[in-house]
Amino acid sequence: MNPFTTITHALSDPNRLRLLAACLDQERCVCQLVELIDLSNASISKHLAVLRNAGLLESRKEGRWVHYQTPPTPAPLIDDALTLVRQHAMDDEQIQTDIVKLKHIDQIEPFDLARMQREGCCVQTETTATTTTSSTQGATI
Amino acid sequence: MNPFTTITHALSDPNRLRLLAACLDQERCVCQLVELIDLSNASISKHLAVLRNAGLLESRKEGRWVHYQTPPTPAPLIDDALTLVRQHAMDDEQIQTDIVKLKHIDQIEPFDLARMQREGCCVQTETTATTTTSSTQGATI
DNA sequence: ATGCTATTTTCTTATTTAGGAAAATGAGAA
DNA sequence: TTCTCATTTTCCTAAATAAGAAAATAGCAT
Repeated sequence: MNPFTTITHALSDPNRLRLLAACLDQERCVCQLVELIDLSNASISKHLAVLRNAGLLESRKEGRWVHYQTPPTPAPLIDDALTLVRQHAMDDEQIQTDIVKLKHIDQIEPFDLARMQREGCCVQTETTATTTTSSTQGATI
Repeated sequence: MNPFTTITHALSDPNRLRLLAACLDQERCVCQLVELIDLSNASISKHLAVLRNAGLLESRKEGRWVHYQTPPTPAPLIDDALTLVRQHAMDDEQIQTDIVKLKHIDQIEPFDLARMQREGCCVQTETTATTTTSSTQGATI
């Protein structure tokens, strides 16, 4: 496949588009994306790999965590594809819901988020989540 | 699927991209596209249907022939997707080869082209193809 | 080193998709 | 009407893909 169809193919899956939208100009840890989308971490990881191989995302390792983000200085084709996403994919209902949910997820440190996922505990949306780096209360999104 | 992923999915197949590129701002009869791409007419037809359902192509029936073309006044999303194609898909090697081949196919009337395809005859590229509406000489592309 | 854990890879299954052959459709020609 | 034929649809098969479970990897902590 040529670069163009590699990119359009990467953009052609709704869940991949949600992942890309979540990482537009903003670093996201895998555990945040697992929290956002109801798929196994294996599936999330594979979707992220497709986006990375297409050049739409870059990854950065920080300790045990891996962060994904759109490239800061993308090649022309990538840049224009991302512009298309910004201008025409963001008004999707599911993605708008994701944006709201991400604001809540942002309140939680990756450390706490990972522990919650491990312990099968949900995340509280509300004021109680005061983002102390190791807050022990559960939370719900 | 939402409009965005419907469009990117339509663009994610190399053969579909070739068909779309061939119909960019120019009407093409199905028999011309069958001549261009080495697929069965059934497959060509199905790919064209995907592109049409995505809004990337419109079709017009003229007698027994059906002509496909990009919409003259596309919606914003379609317009921007087509711009992406024009700017980043046309330099593909296969599509460049197609453009050259299309210049030869353009020399032949759909009537003659269909007869050649029916009779399993090839099309001559050269000066002999003087485009008399019912020239009887074969031609090779 | 040993254990723990976030992420990726492998393996397998279910679904989707591309493709051709052949039947069906629709429109001009006789 | 009846025939012809360009295109589409249906039916079927083979390949590609998405998904989860479980094993493998990689990196911090002890």
